Amino acid sequence: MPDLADPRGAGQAHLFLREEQIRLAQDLMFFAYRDFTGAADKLLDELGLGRAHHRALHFIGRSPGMTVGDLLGILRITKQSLARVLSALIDSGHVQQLPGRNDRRQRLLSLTPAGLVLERQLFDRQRELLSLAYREAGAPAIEGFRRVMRGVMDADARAYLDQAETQRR
Amino acid sequence: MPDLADPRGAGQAHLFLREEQIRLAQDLMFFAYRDFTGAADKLLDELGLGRAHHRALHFIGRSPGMTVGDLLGILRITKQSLARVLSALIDSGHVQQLPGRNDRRQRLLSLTPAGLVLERQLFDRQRELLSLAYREAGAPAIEGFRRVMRGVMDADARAYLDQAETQRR
DNA sequence: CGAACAATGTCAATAAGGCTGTCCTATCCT
DNA sequence: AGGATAGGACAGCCTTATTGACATTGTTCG
Repeated sequence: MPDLADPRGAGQAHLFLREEQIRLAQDLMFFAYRDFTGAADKLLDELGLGRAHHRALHFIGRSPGMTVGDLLGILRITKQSLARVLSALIDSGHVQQLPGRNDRRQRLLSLTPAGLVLERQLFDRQRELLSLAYREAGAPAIEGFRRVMRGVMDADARAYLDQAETQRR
Repeated sequence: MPDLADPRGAGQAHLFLREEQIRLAQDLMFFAYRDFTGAADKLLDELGLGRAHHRALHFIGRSPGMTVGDLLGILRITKQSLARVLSALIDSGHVQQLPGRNDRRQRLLSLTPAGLVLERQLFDRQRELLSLAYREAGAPAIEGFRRVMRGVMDADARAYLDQAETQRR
């Protein structure tokens, strides 16, 4: 039923709903990302690290033995930006690099024991937040969340997720 | 049924599933946010603006007449950081400020006609991406997405969304 | 073998967008 | 009158990103 107080014509109602739904998604993306990343910030601050370090730790921990090039492709930052973050993590003893077995130009990245511990602490902060959200939302909602988020990312990212999942088996 | 090839004990299987699910969510957050915000970046670059400007445009357009303090509370950045972005948008003629009616200390923010046009162009880039994702995922998935994202954000953000929705009626 | 290409590292300079802290004005409220 | 509030302005700093040029080492292929 058209709302008479609505200044938009009835013919626009469907269009408006779609638009409002998408603007809501913009809001959701901003707030959820802000608070999700924020969950780990306090701990990072205490260690003098930033979000960039957390992202590197996360993806290295997720795919141990990945190359610098792999990580560049995931983070989509420049070599120089990554180099700064990576050398900080190597200096602090959280990440180690080993020469590649087949191709010795490569530096295969992995977390040290200290890196594993730190990554887990960071993970726990975000897990606490997300577990709560998952519990409130329920299993079907989680699957919907996953489907929409996958749809938003580009094909390369989806391919990475699929490949990483397969690899972990 | 426990997977015999799984090096983790059977007692860890459930815990591992939850953990893997949450690590997947970290991936999803990173890739979806990266590509969602990235959709507007090209246009922003051409205008010499950044993501911070887009965020301000978005929220001002969403709640015209909001105060500087309101916007600070949403973006959670400092007054000084916002001032830089805001004065750029005022100089470029995308945002205007009018003295508050009740409290003349306030500067009520709104988009100029040029600001409305720009915001819509930026919106359209993201809409294209999200519409596709929504269409692929389907209506129940969208509702699930919304529920999980709301659950991740803090109570203030949820309250803002509720209040903003009510206000728009 | 030698040339071309690839993976990575490094240097220098620059920009965006955050931060802190301090001080100021105008306005509101008691 | 005096304190609190909304906002603006200045100075300086940090992190994280950017570009471009160049070096090193290792691989591949004619």
